[in-house]
Amino acid sequence: MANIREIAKEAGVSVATVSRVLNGHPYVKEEKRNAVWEAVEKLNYTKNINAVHLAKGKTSIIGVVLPYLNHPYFATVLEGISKEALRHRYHLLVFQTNYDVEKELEALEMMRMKQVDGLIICSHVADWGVIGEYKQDGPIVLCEDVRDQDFLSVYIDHYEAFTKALRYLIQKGHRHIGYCIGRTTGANSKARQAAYYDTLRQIGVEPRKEWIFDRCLYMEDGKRVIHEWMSLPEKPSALLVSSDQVAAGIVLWGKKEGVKIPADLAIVSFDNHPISEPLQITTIELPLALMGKKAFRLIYHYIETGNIARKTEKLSVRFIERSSV
Amino acid sequence: MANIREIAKEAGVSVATVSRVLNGHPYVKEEKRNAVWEAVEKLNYTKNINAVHLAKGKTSIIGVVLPYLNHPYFATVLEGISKEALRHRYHLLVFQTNYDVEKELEALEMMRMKQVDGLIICSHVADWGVIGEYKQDGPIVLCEDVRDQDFLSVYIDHYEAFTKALRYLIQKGHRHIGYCIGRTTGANSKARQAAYYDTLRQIGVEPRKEWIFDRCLYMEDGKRVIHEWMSLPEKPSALLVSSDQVAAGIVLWGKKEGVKIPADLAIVSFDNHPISEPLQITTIELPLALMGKKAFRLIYHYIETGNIARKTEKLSVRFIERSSV
DNA sequence: TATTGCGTTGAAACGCGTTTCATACATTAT
DNA sequence: ATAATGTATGAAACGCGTTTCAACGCAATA
Repeated sequence: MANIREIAKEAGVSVATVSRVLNGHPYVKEEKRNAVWEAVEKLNYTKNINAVHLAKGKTSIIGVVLPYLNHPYFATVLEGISKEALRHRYHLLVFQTNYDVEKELEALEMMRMKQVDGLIICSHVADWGVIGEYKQDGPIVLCEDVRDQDFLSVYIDHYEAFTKALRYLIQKGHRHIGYCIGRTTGANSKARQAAYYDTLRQIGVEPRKEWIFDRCLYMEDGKRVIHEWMSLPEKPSALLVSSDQVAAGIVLWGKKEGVKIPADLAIVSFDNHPISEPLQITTIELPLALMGKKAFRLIYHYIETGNIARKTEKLSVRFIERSSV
Repeated sequence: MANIREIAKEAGVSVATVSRVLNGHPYVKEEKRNAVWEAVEKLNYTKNINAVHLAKGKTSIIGVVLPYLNHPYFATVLEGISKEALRHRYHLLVFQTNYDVEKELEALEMMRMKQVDGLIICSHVADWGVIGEYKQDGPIVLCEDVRDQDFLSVYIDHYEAFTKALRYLIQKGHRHIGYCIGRTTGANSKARQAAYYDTLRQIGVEPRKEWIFDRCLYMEDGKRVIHEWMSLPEKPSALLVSSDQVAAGIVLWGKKEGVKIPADLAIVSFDNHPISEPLQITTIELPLALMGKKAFRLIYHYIETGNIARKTEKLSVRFIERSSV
């Protein structure tokens, strides 16, 4: 495969001139410009982008760290990042971690090795301290509420959203409220947990551990939840559900078991995924694609200008009242 | 940032020795090995992976070309690819195309520029001829039935699957059968179309254009379809639906409109996505994650060994009978 | 003793595009 | 006419890890 020096020889110019032509720089005579393009054509030349990356010290690739790819939450965030990256001619390297710290560290190492110019972390398990050590190697944007930490972030205030949903349920007369969560660790989950404990305590209700359903990610988990719920000696009358997928599972499988929504069990969930509409699930819309888009913009702005326009951005949610409460 | 020459100086050895140590090659005295690691530690050295890519002429990155990231079909294929890539310490660069030829070409160009070692194309719009020109630049694996073309591929025989589903409907007494499709172009879609026309002709039924619903990808499209279906003067009694998402939309929105499944409208769809189970949708399970996994293996085997073990692989589907027919 | 061979090492070439710096000529301003 | 700008172009350095090749030492075989 031809390289830039062969092109220079063929076109009778220097490699510097070839580089100028290839990159559209000014100060090249029309004839030389043509000669270069002809040589490129004739020798069927293409740049070796790895040489470009090495020479420039950057790759125009952003790494995206997320646990799962086939989960609507992360797929939507990723889509948001991707669309914006496309607009700016950036590429995306995906690091699917399955919440394995090793994989997260690998992504961070990749930034250190200059494989990627920056990292968007959608969700993680590694300690802040560990992640923080890599800030010197490139920009890191978190899609989580990290206000107390020194990181760039775009986030949804899950404490607020969860509190809002809880108050709504309380106002509707519910006192026995449980919730479903994807995992117990993680900033978002902890914020939700805190909102749950704080709000229930405020109304003088003691939170119950058996009303908290962990590892709720997919629709199938909703099936598990409703069955567990049915077997409870004392049942909560309302459930706050981590995602519409899980809520749909609860509603659909509940229906098969004769559970009446909202009479037997009221549901408020999150996302406003298309499935929530026909099922009439009251949900809190999360701007996931927007979060991805903004995360990219944050990192892009930093890379291109070298300074930080805004450090964190809080996105607002939208309450969509339907008839599952 | 320190480079390998500085490490060599610090450790009092040559760069070749440093490289040997870093890559775990044999024939280095224990003491030199230690000296190198100490220097690495002391200078906080990390490889510049772009230099590695340039020197080696490969990146251990596979490009994945797909139209959408937040669609269960592609997200699942991608997850399958990703899991297998992870096992082999390969990385994935995603090219979301939105079915834009330009973006597909960009992915192909990226392989030519050695950004990626190979390409897995999950779905595409570019001509075979155009894609074929890039075969010299690296392995390309298609996740479509391309038996008549000279490409590596892992595919689901949609003609067979569609025919199977049609025969099932016919055997159940249906004569007026329509279908939903993601798009009209593309190998998979054409195979389905051919199966539709062939099978209906075999039983002497004239296919009707107004019973073919195009652009069916997401759940919302199911809403559109059921409304269009209701407004038809002559309605098909059965619908073959491109995906469980769309089928779920049809079933759920149909229910709101009082459409009885299967009395008014029978449904057979594809994927066996978790949602099809509680909705009791008869579906044909597509091994999407497996397809991704096998696609990666094909490309991986070619890259590592330089020869082709098998050119194409057909994956079998599983018919799951429920009560939507 | 001579020869073969394996372990160990380093110099140098290689992969390849970008960018800086110096140089040379053509203009425009003074 | 002279200084000051601007246009045009190439040599060489730079980014940095990998790999080949020659060479040296020492042990084992002939």
